[in-house]
Amino acid sequence: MPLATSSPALPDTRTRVLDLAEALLLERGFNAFSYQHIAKELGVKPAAIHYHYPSKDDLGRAIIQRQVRRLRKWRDLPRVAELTPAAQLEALLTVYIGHLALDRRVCLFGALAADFRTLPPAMQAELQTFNRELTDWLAQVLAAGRATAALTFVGSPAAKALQILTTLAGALQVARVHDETPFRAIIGQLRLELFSS
Amino acid sequence: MPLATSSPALPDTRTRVLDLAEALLLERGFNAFSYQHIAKELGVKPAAIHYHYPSKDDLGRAIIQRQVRRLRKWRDLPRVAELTPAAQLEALLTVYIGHLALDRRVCLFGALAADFRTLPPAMQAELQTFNRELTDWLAQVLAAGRATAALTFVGSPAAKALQILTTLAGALQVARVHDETPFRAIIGQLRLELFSS
DNA sequence: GTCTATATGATGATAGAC
DNA sequence: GTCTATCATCATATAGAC
Repeated sequence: MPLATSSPALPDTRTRVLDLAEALLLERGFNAFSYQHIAKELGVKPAAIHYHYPSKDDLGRAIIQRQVRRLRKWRDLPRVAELTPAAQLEALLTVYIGHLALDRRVCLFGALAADFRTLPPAMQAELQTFNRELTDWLAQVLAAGRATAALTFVGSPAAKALQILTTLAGALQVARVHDETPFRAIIGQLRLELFSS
Repeated sequence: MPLATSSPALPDTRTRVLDLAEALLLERGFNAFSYQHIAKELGVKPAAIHYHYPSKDDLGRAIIQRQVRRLRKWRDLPRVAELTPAAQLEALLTVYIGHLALDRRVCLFGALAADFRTLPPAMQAELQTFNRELTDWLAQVLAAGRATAALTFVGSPAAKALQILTTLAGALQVARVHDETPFRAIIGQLRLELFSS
């Protein structure tokens, strides 16, 4: 029984389609990737993709829904949920730094926000949910961090959470337009302000 | 001589095309607006637009180039250049608040950054120029403002300028996805931090 | 259950009419 | 100098083959 053919098994086609679509979405935006891009990569005809995801609306929604599930899972992971607030914030920064390392991928929110009005309504609603949950989580982290004097900021935790997430999404966009330098400067600035002891 | 037909004259067709294209770009993104959208609005056939701007590349470049000219003109206007640094920063915020008021338009950078890799190379270069000039200007304003203790921040003026502009671009995107509330919270947060006396 | 042949429409662009 | 008729290409999507 050859080991190479056993687990971890290749993801099934449905998952491979979703993975490719997500990568293309973050690379080109929702309106600039097509079923043809996915099909070519998989060695099938574009119409084959419609079997797995009947419309582009379905495909886009699936991408965002999976990201919402990932967020909830990540947030509730013992190795994240049991960290101190300061370490949780650092873990969040690490996620964005990971995007940078992955060919300077923008985050899902940053990829969809500008084209928001061209998105199918169902996708719009999913994206709002995703961003709201992420912001609420960070606001709670910030409140807890300030209570123990581990994090420093003025204003409300909710406003600060919005500002930080907006900055992070924007920082990945700037990295795309220029290079990693401005991204690293912005991350450094955030650390300097929030972790100032 | 009827007053209504005299000045201010309607912009010529070339300018009207550019204005419409810019509005569509900020509304839908570069890949989701077409010559047909512009043509329908002007009551001509799509191909007519190609007379004024042979390719979409030309049209996109013209939009960014005009914005670069606007930035330089605005920056050097006596009523802006002669302000105190704190007032110059407030003037910048006013520009972004103006975008919000105009049907929550994102800024040019925010509209193009995510789709950057799908843009014609000439447009990419123009966008880099625009963002660099804006960032350099703000960095200099911040440095001057801190020198007179009118503005407060830690870190380098260059990093702070990047962070602020990134936040502003992102704030308009968040406003698009949700509503004006998060945008106003972020602007309030920026004011609270920078103008803290 | 999975994929292909095909339809229909939108896109950016050219060549040429007025 | 300005715009229209037309084109080749690519888009998403349906119907049906295996």
